Amino acid sequence: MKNQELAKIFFEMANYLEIDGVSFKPFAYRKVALTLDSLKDDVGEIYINGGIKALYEISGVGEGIAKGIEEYLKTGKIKSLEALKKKLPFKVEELLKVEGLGPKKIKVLYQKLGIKNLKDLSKMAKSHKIAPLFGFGEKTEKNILQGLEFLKQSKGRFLLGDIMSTVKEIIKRLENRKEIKQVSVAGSVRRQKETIGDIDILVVSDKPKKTADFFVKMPEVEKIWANGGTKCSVRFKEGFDIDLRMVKKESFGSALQYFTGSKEHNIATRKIAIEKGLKLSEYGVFKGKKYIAGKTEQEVYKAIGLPYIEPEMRQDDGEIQAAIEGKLPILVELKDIKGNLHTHTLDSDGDNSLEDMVQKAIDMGHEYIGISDHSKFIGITNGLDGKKLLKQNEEIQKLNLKFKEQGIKFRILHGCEVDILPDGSLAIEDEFLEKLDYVIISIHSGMKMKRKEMTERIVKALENPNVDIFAHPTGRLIGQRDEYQMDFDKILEVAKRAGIILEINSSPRRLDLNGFNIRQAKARGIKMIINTDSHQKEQMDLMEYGVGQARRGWAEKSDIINTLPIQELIENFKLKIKN
DNA sequence: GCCGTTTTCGGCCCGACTGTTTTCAGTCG
Repeated sequence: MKNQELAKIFFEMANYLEIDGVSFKPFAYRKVALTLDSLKDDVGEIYINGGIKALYEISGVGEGIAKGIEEYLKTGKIKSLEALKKKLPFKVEELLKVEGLGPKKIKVLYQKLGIKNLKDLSKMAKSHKIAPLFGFGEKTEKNILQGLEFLKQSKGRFLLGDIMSTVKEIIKRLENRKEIKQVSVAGSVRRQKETIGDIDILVVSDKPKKTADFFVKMPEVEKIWANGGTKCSVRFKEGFDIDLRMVKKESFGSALQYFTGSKEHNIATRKIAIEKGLKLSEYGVFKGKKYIAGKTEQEVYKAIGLPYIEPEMRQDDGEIQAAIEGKLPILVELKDIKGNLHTHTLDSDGDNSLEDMVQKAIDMGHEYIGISDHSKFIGITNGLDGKKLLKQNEEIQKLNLKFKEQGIKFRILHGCEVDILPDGSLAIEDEFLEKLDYVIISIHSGMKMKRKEMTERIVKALENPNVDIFAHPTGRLIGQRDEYQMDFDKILEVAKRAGIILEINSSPRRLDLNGFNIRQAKARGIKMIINTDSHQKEQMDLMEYGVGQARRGWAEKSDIINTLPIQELIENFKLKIKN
């Protein structure tokens, strides 16, 4: 798949052109890079099958870019980009990541001080060579040093799951203040993006000055970036930035729409407004100078002729078109979830007992839980073998019987997370698997296999008739490990044919399948399940992140099998309850 | 460089804050 490679190249191209002072072309290159990044079909194959003409069919591709794609596919590089790199021989991607540095400053730093990379930048800032430059100054130099330190410590982005408790806490504090009338989180947190650059919060306040004072003086604040009449920005000791925007009541909806983004979605909605002779900004929808809407997001979308679009879908990758055609999906919600089929107990590597896990599920209001401890296999200490599985089954049935006698409507299902061995066979014999309510398979070893072998390995496992669910199917760990090399289309095809349910793993560092994969699976009519893969009872609360990811993948209630009550779960799917 | 039920040429989203200036460019979202 050359799509991502090409996307990266066009992003790079856009950045170099911008620094070179070229206007508008960067916009075109960025647009096509975004399109390619989420394009389902392989550009390489499109070109092989239809030649250069077929490339024109891709949105944002015209003569110049089509030739660029062709050149890259044939030679592995693009001459015009190489020329730009020669002319501007510095690492634009890494320098742009420094807070406060943009194209113009980077160019000056190169021309005056020969700065080519982060190392040069750090050296020059530390020896105070930057402050005397025209247009720079003491504060700019200090900010560059802090920006460098931030990059070093955090690599710039945080997992959604790592910052969410802070977000909830701050929102609660703001809600409790008398002068504050409305509060909402915005930005990538609201869109449930898996990694977060910074946190955006929006408020309507009767006393903005008082609110700003409170905000910048919170005990966790390490540095104040900005403190203006409508915007405050601070760095928290935990390492991330939080922006607070204070807006007027009549602009809350338009501001929320605007600050929720994504940037691409905003550009698209503003264009739609222009087409209708309107202007959309964070202050509202305007006809000439006359304010038409802005109090709520619903009102804003309505004013520009669109139905409400859920934040998780706002990526400008088809949601606008779907909205225009009245084909927006009704996204699955956390409250639709009735159970969780991927959990671990003390019987393998979990931290809590079977009873504790069950109690937590009951407390959450779930109707059922599936216990799925690891199979015995190298790399996983304390896994179950066939015999131990049978023993665990007895305990589960005892508990189920107890619930029945006490009239408690709750059901424990018995499964197992069985390892897919390198040859595609499973770590537990079929005679034991047959006795389980359901079987989850997953990979925990041999993750660096070649694409062809890995695909064959997974296909073989999926074709085992005892298998129901394929867990964390791509194997990625966000910011740590890439997906397995495999033919994902082929996996989807086999999963569809074999009636396999694909997992959306809620663990914030996995979120696997991701939104893009989920859309692919949904398009093929494959059913999915949102599981937490809990190793502690508290981790069952991670379900909200899995649901968030499912929503990013346009999943509806009907796509997700653990929205079904227990009887329908049994009746409608391959999952057959054997006990 | 791309694109068009206002255009094959002339547009390409819009506004706030900071730090540098001395009226504004650069950056950010």
